[in-house]
Amino acid sequence: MPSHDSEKSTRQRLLNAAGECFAEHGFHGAPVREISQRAGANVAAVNYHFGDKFKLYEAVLLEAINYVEDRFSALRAQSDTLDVARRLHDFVGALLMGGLDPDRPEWHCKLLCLEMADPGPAVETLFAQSIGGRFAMLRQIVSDLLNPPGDQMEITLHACSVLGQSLYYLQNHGTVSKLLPGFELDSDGLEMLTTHITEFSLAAIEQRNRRRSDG
Amino acid sequence: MPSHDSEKSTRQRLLNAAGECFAEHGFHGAPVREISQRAGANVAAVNYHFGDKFKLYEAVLLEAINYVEDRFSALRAQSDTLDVARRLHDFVGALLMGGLDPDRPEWHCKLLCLEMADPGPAVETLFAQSIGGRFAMLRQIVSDLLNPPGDQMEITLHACSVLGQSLYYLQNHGTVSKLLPGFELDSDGLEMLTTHITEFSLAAIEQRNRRRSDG
DNA sequence: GAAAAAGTCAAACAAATGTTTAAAACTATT
DNA sequence: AATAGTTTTAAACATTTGTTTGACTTTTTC
Repeated sequence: MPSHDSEKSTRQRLLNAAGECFAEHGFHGAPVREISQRAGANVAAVNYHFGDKFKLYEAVLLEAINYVEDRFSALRAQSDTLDVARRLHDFVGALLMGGLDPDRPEWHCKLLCLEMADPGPAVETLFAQSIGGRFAMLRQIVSDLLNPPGDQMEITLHACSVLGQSLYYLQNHGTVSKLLPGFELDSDGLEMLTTHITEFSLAAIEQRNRRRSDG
Repeated sequence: MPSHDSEKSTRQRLLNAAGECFAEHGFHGAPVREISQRAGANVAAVNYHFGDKFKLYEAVLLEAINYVEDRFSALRAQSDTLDVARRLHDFVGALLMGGLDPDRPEWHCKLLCLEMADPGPAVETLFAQSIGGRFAMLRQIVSDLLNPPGDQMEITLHACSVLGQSLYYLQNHGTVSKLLPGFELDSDGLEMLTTHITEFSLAAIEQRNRRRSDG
């Protein structure tokens, strides 16, 4: 059943439908005909509104990226008023929530994960900037947590450890749900995940700090 | 330039070429014609040797999976003689090495990662079994490490934390190398990664054990 | 309300796709 | 050397692909 959303503009309906299709079957596996049909539009609509299929893909990707960026810029604003541990917690929470926000179209996360696993030509300008900014933010938090200060490499490794734990649930969402039946990702389970990752990482860093200071 | 490998059988050359193509452009993005051409074979060769394109894809996936499985079964054998910390180290090492072994065709890892991010119909029987076995192995290690024993959920969460840190470098290999220029993954850098992830995780668990015992 | 611009539509286009066919070339067995 | 089985090949097959066209309708602008 096509999800007409008859109220929104054709352009917007195309973006939504394309997002779903691309997320499900990838760029090559999603025919323009199926996209336009699911959007309740004519086949020619894609070329009329976006030029060609690839430009549509770029537009879809851009929409998903911008959606995430808002959440993190809000986080960046209040970063000065909170203690470091809390900032880490919020960062991980934003990361997980950003992929599993129920208000958010499901295809956003899956599409970004696909593009992450196989960075296509669309990534270079858009993606790198967005990811790079967030990674710098995480590095700052980790750097503040390392009490006998760590060098660049140590900061990077610890940041990757936090990032890896968080991204795991997003990137392997499909595999995880098959591996751990009954592992629901509602807002409660999501909070539990966030606190686990935060506590796990804080514990690792505290232990490291102790060893570095009192041998 | 096609990589003829004129010595090997046509069937084997097709498997290799298909692996490369599927890893680069995905299942839908890799035309049968390009595969057979890169293998130095006729277009009909695919259908003759494998039935159809999808069966070829399954065969390619199976080859990549079996390659990994050998490494872990060797690991399973010596698991009783070593202390727990060492078992964790070896497990993480096998996981990372499994994706970055220079002797291994490059497409193995990328293809498995793609299938991980977007589990297609080919996964059900093959993939689940392989992944499931390894995850159980990791759960056993974690369970042995948690001193005041943890419940099922706690074991799972800790196992996911170890797995997430490791998988991160495999699944985001493309993004990481763009994000961290000069972050080489030769056998030295690989050993460094392994020890970092192991120490990070052990530290987190030790800290947790301490808090649980002398709260 | 007429002219112009923007949007939509069914139909058709050329190119690419996976697959099949039937003849040719090769390999092994007798 | 003749036969039977296997493999390779070029050509053709029917669909599906992304894109374009030109007529039609709707919306905007003056």
